Amino acid sequence: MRVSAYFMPLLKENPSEAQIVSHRLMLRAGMIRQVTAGIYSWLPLGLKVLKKVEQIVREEQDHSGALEILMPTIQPADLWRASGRYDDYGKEMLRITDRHERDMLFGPTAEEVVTDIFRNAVKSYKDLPKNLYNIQWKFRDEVRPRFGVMRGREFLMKDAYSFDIDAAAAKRAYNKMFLAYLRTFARMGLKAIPMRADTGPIGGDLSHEFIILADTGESAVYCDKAWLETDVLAAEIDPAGDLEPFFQKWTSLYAATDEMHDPAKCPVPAADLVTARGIEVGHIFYFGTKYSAPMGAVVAGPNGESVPVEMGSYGIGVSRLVGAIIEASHDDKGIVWPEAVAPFRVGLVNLRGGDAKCIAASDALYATLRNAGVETLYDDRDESAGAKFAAMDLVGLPWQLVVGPRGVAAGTVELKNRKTGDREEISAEAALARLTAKH
RNA sequence: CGGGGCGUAGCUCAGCCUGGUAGAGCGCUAGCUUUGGGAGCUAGAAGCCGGAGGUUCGAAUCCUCUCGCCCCGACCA
Repeated sequence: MRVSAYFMPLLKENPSEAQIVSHRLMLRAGMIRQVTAGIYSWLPLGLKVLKKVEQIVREEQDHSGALEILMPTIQPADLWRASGRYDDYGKEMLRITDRHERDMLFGPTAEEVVTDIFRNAVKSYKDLPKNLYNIQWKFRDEVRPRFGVMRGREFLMKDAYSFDIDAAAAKRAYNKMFLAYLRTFARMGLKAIPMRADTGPIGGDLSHEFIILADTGESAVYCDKAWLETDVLAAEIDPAGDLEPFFQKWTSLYAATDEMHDPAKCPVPAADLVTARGIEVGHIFYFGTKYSAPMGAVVAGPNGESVPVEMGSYGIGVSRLVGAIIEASHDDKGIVWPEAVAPFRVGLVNLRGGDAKCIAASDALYATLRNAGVETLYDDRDESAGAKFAAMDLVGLPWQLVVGPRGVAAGTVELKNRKTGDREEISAEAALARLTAKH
């Protein structure tokens, strides 16, 4: 993509309303614009990242055996009356009345809708287990939205719902999601640590929060420092196999949120305990028959008896992750995108937008990169060199390929790694070989 | 939901206390000169001073009401 043809309104100064770094950088890099409190439009650059995050989430859900569906944003109040949550949910639920005076709502979550789908379609234990997920916009009318997309009122969430015949099967479903979550966040370059959590208003008896470490995180967390050296992607895991040993392994290391942590009872010696800030990016629950019983989601068991299904729900804040990734990966110049979610892999910079030789060399590199399928943002504007460097650092693409008069004369380009800052003056061929290599 | 702050040009802000023709920097447009880390000069365009009432000869400025946004706390993917 040529910058001259793109829509990427950069801001030189920090907008006054943005206080935390991810919010500032998302606004400055032209990823989002606020429409009203807690509600954002996603501009091309931001949308590209959002879709990459979404796709990784989708791939890992599919890999675990979950099935994608799409449920509506607007739901009828009657379903929530049936589960008993319509009155309980309070003002966080945005309530709407349609033209027929029917009570509707903008869904903050979808347990009721998915349970309704399930109960109407599944009648036998032979059709279990099932796990249905969707990636859809949710709305929670937070009293105080803040931190940009990290805590918006409208947000994109992946929510999955498992249905099983008994508690043992439900635990297997829980384990699948548990491991899928570890893989999902690791693929995005994040260190996400599962922490035993309160089940809160959703209820039930087993729950984990997935928290990534970032200096600007909203809550204090404590964990065994061994967590920082673990590589969850290294383990080859068959999601259809027995996952309990993996679950045991990954939950044996100490990790706790502020409210669950008791220094007096902490089993980890102080020297091995990491105290950090964290951002919650996922939350999984096993809650048994909390919804299936009141909503009549029952199946025939092996002996013909009616059994309410055992359920769990599993959420990932997809739009929040975009902000969280920036919180975890930035420097004083701007964003430092992990390769897997970077909006473009390479930023091609022509330092002399008005110079024929530089234009020819840059155009040729751009064409080669495009033909090789390398996502490239090509800054072809006639701006000063400093302005282009600053813009490219702000946007934070993993690689910068710089074409200037010096290099054109010498037959070289400069390849810069955004994360390390390392620069090399190498031939265009060598640079292309590097950028088109498998990664 | 308690406490606080702020609404003036696209962005960051001054002006308000003490009422008297609406300002700066950046950005934008045009031209010239520049060109390896947010260039310089010249000329321009750009505002219902968040909105509504009021006080006054006169309101960005004083008063009342209202809307919006942000921050701290309690709550949350």
